[in-house]
This record gives sequence, C-alpha cells and structure tokens, in this order.
Amino acid sequence: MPRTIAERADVLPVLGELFRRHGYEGASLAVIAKATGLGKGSLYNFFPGGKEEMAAAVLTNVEEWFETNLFTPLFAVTDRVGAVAAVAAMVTAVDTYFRSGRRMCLVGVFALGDVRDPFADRIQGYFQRWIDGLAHALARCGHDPADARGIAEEVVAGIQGALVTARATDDPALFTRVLDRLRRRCGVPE
Amino acid sequence: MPRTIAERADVLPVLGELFRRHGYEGASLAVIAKATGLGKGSLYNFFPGGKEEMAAAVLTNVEEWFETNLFTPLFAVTDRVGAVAAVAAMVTAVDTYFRSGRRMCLVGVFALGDVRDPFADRIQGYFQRWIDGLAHALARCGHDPADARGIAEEVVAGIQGALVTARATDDPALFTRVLDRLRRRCGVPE
DNA sequence: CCCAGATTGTACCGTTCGGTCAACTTTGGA
DNA sequence: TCCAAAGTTGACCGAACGGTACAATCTGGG
Repeated sequence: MPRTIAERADVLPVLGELFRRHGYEGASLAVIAKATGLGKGSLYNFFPGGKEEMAAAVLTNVEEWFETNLFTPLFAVTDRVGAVAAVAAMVTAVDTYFRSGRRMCLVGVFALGDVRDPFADRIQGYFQRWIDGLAHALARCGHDPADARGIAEEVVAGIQGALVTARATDDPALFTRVLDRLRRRCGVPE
Repeated sequence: MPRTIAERADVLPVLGELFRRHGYEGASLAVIAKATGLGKGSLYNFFPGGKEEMAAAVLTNVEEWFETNLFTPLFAVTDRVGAVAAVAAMVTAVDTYFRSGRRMCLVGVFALGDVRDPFADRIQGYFQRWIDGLAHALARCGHDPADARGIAEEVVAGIQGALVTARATDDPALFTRVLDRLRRRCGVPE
C-alpha cells in the first residue's frame, strides 16, 4: 500500500487556523488549497464530504482537546484543593490555547456564522459542557451550587467576549486582563 | 420630483437583522432582495456602493444609536447619583436593544468575519468608546479609576460573550442572567 | 393630461464558489 | 524490476455570487 505524504491529521491545524481567521464562508477552497499546499483533489481525498467535513473534523479536534484538557479535569474534582487547582489549570490552559488573546475561538466563530445550523447541537454541547464542568468544580471550591452555575456562565461568556473584544479592538492584552479578573471571580489566586 | 416608495431608511433595519442573523458573507444579495422585497436595481439605487455600502450604512445606524443612547449619557455624568443612574440605564437599554439575548451584536458579528478588514477602525472605535464611556461613568460611581477601566472591559466583553453564548446554546435567558451579574459587578442595584 | 425623471424588475455579465474527474505520479509488495 | 493500487493534480463543471444595463413603470409639477 502506498504511503501518505501528508496525513489528514497534519492539515487539521491549518484548517483550524483558516476557519478561525476567515470564518467558514470566508475560508474558500482556493484559500485552503493554497494554505495547505494541497490540490483540491487531495483535499477531497482526505475529506470526501468536502468543506463541511473539514469543518466537522476540525470541530471534533477542538472538542477532543477541550474534553481532555479542560472538561474532564473539571468534572473529575472531588475535594476543595483539587477543585481550586483544576480551575486555576483551566485558566492557564485557556490563556495558552487562545495565545493570550491572539487566537479566536473556532466554536464561537461557527456559532455566529451561517454554518451554525448543521453544527448547532455540537456547538451547544461545547458551551454547555464547559459551563457544566466549571459549575461542578466551582461548587467543589465552596461556592453555593446555584451561584457556582451563575459564575460559570459569567466566566465562560466572559472568555468568549474577551476574545471577541480583543480581536475587535486589536488589543490582545485586553483578553489577558479580563481573564485575570474572571480568575479572581472564581476565587482562584495567583 | 417623484416620490420614493420605499425609503433607504426603511430597509436599514431589515439589512441589520439579515447581517446579524447570517453574517456579512451569508447575507447574499438574493437573500437581501427577498427579505426587503426590493429588486437588485432598487438596492443599487439606494446603495450605489453595493453590499459594502449596505453594511457601512447599517454600521453607521448602529453607531449612532449607541452613541446617542449609551455612550453620550455615560460620558455626560458628573456626580455619583447620575453615574449610577446612567449605568443602570445602560444595562436596561442593552437588555432591550439585544431583545434579552435573542438579537446578536452586529459589530461583534462583523468583527469575527472577513468583512472586519474594511471596517476595522469603526469596529475598534465602537468597542473602545463603549469601554471608555463605561469606565468614565464607573469612576464617577466611586470606583477607583484604574479598577473602573478593568470593570468596564469585563462588562463590555461579558455582554458580547453572553450574546455569543446565548446564541450558541440557544438559551436567550443566559444573556439576561449574565447581564444581571454584570450589573451588580458595576455596583448598580435593582 | 402629460412627460421628464426617479424608481423598479429582470435579464445578463464576469468571477468565484464548492465540487468532480480523468490523467498522471508515487508507493510498496511480489 | 515491475505493476496494481493509492494518492495527487489541475482543468473543468454547474451554480451562485456581486454587480451592471436597460427597458418598463411609476410619480408629480406644469
């Protein structure tokens, strides 16, 4: 059997950055072909379903990363010390993942575009699971359970909004500043 | 001179809702023609510059509304009582304007799409002026000036994020809940 | 009533879109 | 070494894009 020059997994990060930067509609196949260095034929070899399968694959990639690095740890906490550490780790991971405000949230971008419709359930699940996981951890941090959910909604929404606002004002540092305030809102020091 | 059947001002709200719902790229001329009930000829009679002029006109409309109803009142405050009232009025106006989370922020949608480039300065100005005005009013509310700016960034970003998250989770009530928390963050009761 | 001119619907333009396909290149086992 | 299979390419397709041209229609002052 012939060996694959480029793996499907190799183009996923490139696709992700293109969708982040240009949105789903804005990332045309011509742009994708140029950025990946692959012809349209190769792209359809990797993604027979076309552009929508590319978006689905990238979305799966993002979901897995968040599930592994953020959601699962948040849900796994049992004691107060572990919960505080998990929330602190989440904030650090978020800052790293979004490159301190220089990277956009792919799920958020999809949520605002016309491509939302075919992925509505997955987009909803991403945010819901983030809020649920954070609310669970915050409750273990000692917050009143009802208030924990409110804080979780405020923090997840705040992260999204900080990304949008940082991009809109071309001021990535705004993301870091807001994220720092949200971290303190969770009662997590440092 | 002949009378205009439809005024240019009449189609602006329709254009606004289309851009909000579908984004700039997603709102094709065919969709716009159908939604407004106007042919392409009429649209180009109103907006000789085409789709980009439509977006620019809608953007101007939004800017003016926010300038009149939000930014100017925020900047105008001098005493503490007035400042608290202005911030409270802002929160109320925001909830009304965004239909309690059922309406998207047009500037935020533009900020994330490919159309951001030609409007980058206006998008930046919109958010910057909102943050500046709110920071000014919050300082008059009694907050430490440096902290007032931090709160303002957190609140404006939080509003944006709450809109995105509410749409993503198809849960408009989330917007109202987060907005209520942000209001209390400003130290404004009721 | 009438007509200059503003407004309108629509056929049409070139371009670009996502997607297809047959020819060509590369691959690894026989 | 050779070949069947897998991978790759770029020309090509119909559809839809934004935009233009223009003939038909409506308007209101004279």
